[in-house]
Amino acid sequence: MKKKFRMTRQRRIILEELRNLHSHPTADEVYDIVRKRMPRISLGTVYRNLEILSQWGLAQKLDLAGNRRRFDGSTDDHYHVRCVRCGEIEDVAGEPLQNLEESVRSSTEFEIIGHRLNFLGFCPKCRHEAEEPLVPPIREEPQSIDEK
Amino acid sequence: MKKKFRMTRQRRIILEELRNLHSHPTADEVYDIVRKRMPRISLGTVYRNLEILSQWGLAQKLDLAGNRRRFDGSTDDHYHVRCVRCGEIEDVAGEPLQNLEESVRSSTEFEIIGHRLNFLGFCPKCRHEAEEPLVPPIREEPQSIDEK
DNA sequence: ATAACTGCAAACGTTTTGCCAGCAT
DNA sequence: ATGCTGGCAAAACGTTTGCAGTTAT
Repeated sequence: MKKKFRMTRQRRIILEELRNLHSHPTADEVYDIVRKRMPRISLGTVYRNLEILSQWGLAQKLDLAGNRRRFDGSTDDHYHVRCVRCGEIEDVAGEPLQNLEESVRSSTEFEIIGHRLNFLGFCPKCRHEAEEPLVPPIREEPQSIDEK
Repeated sequence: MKKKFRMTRQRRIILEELRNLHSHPTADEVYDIVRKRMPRISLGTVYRNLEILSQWGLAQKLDLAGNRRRFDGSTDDHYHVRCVRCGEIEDVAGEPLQNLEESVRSSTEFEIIGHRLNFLGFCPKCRHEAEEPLVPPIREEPQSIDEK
């Protein structure tokens, strides 16, 4: 039995604001923005709707290592860079890779439907203050490594 | 002023177990396993050390949309598939893409140091029971969409 | 009438933290 | 003696959920 979803006022406004924003907001950043237009909306509603909009394909839940979920209102294929030091996200220009899926289909049981590509790096703010690369201490018992 | 990190017993055992495991465990899966060898280790220690090992480049914090952090003990370049329905992760075979970074360097202020590629799809268990693709309802006010 | 939805607050599970004792330097 | 670390427990945080009232079909 199917659920009939509706495009409610809250849902539409969340989507509009998400699209106007050219960033990659967390649920509560969206909440803060939407609240300017709908002061009584609740954070729970924002979570529920971001989830549903993502299922509809109208928004994307991003694949990121941090522990706050981030969303993206643009649905066309594009990739991201993430700063490994401060976590900042930005879009990267460039054509999506074609036929990547093909090359994996033969080697997995999964039914492949797409891909996500993130570049890693240092953002302009962090590139200067970045700690020097750390050399792995392999195996031996007590040993030490520098860090800031 | 720099911090001197040491390779402690806990840290080494966490790393060993992470490497033996050919999966993508959460912190508390690692905790359960390590506890068999060190019953008094604490979950906090596991979190702290997985974080540090990732900074060292001895482990990876994965880029995933779910809300539990997952780690990977293998440091050689490889990609993952994630089931969009149940969240299961698996490695995919195949050569890492070369020169991807080059193509982005010209168009971003970030200093690019690498990339992460995840394929999306349905795992064998989910591929049959997957709901049909949802058609986006664009813009118009009240409208409805089917879902399970 | 029924089913989907919202606001609210409480509940939940994950991750982080403060503290103190122990150990390596 | 100093400073990194681990265990423990509490706290913090992000996200989800139950409920009662509302709205669309």
